[in-house]
Amino acid sequence: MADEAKDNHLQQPLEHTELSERKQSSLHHSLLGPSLQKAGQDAVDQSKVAEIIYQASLGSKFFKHEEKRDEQLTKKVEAILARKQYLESIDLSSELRRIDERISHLVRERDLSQFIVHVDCDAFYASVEELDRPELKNVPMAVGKGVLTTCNYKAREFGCRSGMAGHIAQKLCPQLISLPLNFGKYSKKAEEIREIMAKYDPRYEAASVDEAYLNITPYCKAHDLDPATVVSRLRAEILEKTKISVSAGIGPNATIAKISSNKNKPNGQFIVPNNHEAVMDFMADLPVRKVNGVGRVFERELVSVGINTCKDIYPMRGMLHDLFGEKVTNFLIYCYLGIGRTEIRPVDEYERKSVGTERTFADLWGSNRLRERMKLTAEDLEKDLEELNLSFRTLVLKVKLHTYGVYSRQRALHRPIHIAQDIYQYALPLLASLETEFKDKGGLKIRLMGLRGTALIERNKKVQGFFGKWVGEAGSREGTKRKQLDAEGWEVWPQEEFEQMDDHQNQTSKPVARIQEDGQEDERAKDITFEILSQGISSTENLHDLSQQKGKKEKEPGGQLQEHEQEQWRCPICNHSMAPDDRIFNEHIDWCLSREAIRDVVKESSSSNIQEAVTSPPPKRLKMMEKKKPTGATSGLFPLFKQKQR
DNA sequence: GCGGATCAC
DNA sequence: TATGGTGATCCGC
Repeated sequence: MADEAKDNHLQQPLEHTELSERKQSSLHHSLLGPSLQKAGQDAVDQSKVAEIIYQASLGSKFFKHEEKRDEQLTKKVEAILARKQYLESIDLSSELRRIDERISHLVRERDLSQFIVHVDCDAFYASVEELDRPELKNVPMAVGKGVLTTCNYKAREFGCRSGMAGHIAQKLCPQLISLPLNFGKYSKKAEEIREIMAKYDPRYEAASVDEAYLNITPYCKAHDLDPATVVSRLRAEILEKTKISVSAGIGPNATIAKISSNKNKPNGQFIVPNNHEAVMDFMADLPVRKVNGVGRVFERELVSVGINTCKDIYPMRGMLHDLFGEKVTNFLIYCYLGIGRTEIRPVDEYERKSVGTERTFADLWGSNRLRERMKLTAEDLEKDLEELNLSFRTLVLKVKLHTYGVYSRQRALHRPIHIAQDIYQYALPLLASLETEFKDKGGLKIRLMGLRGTALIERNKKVQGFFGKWVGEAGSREGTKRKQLDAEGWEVWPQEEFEQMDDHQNQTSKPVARIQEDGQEDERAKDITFEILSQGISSTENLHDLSQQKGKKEKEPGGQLQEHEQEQWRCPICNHSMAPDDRIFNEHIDWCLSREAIRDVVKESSSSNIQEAVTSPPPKRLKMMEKKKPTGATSGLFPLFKQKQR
């Protein structure tokens, strides 16, 4: 949650001591997690908390992974420092002129005419729970099992924070009461709050369940009130009507409003006046970590080159471009000047870019179980796509190994999909490729699997035919029912290839899709298809085993495959057998997927609009707002905390 | 376009 | 016993 978002620096400054001590110190810092130092933490001895977390984490796989990441980051930081040392020895005056010109331009052009407000509910989930059970107000309480989603201020006194592992929190605070999440309850409460905010700015921007941006400039003018008074009334009205206390920040742009809303939390507000000097003063002593977009990693890089607060950016301006690149330099200059976006707009004017689902579970391995899990994941994704009425054209499979390393494999499809069976089917080769890669690294043993669709397409979108006639619904559920098979469409495939494929299907008695005589494939047939694909597990199992043998073979000179000609790989899509060769196999998969793709397009279209169906332009999109923040400025882009209760 | 990494919440 | 889920963006290739 936003009100507890950022790290604290350890209270002890980093001494220049042994390397190992430095390393340990940065790891302590890293293990503190992504949220600290917000309200409620003042009385906490952070170094003591860090030590407890460190001790409790020691030896765990999670810890080992953090250690590895920390070492990587240390190397990166060393490279940056070396580069900095070099840059200090050369003439930067030309870059300085360039950037100073840019700075004065930005100052000239800056917009200080708007009053932007960031409203942030205090410990929102915990507060909502306390409304139902007031007795919890006086005891340390957290929401969320496994990992704390948020906790009340009593719990924060013990060092508990959002994002913290549940068992660590229990160690810090044995009497901690933790409640399960109840998203329905929080959304309902959030809606009450939004109704009130809408009165102050009907175009408010919900940044998450518990956060929103408002532009109260028109309201102030209309009622002849100053912004601080307006926000006081807004907060009072929210508290009175919803019994939820909120904090707010007011400033000339979203970035400053956001940072300000944390200044007097909980139940307070802070205003930065709309003039250049006030903004510069406000930013000057602000730790860079407080700025949206600067996370743990970037903070460490910045601190390593001597940038702790935003004013430290200025003396470094001449080498920022060389050290961090164009985007980051622009971002840092914005930080230094306190520039941010002033345009606030409703969330539904933003375009969704992806939809996905993922789940953590007990360590899982074995082709069979992995595929079972993937089928469930595909079904989850189908449900989400159904609610959103979307299809997608790029599929991403993500896994987290039991050792916490994350890997993903994606593929652009030749047609939009949204049905679980299709998702599963197209995900199979992605999974197979990961299994192959990890075969000689101890196998694919994972603790998380996820599927995500990108390149989204709205379903139920009419596709226009040659003569402006509406001819059907592209990608809709109805459309995928494959009502009609157009004979013309099949011509794109050389006849012999189909005969060949049919041969294999006959051999194995496992046709991937049973097309009936009249060209129809009903729902029952699709279910059969899905079952067959699940059975495909066994065929991919073969692939699994064979790839291991192939791995050995590749080391042999002249790696011909004749000795093991009896061993074949099977396509997880059509069950076609082929020589155990990477290139052949991959080419076949490509072919197989595109064959599916075009066949489906053909079937979904009437004969008159095959061309359009294949080359149909993407549906109209809402224009994306020009982003003022160059890095990671996703705040507000995708607000409605769409976590699902399962 | 793909894969890894970072970030917000 | 044992550290989340959803979504976005950027970089390097």
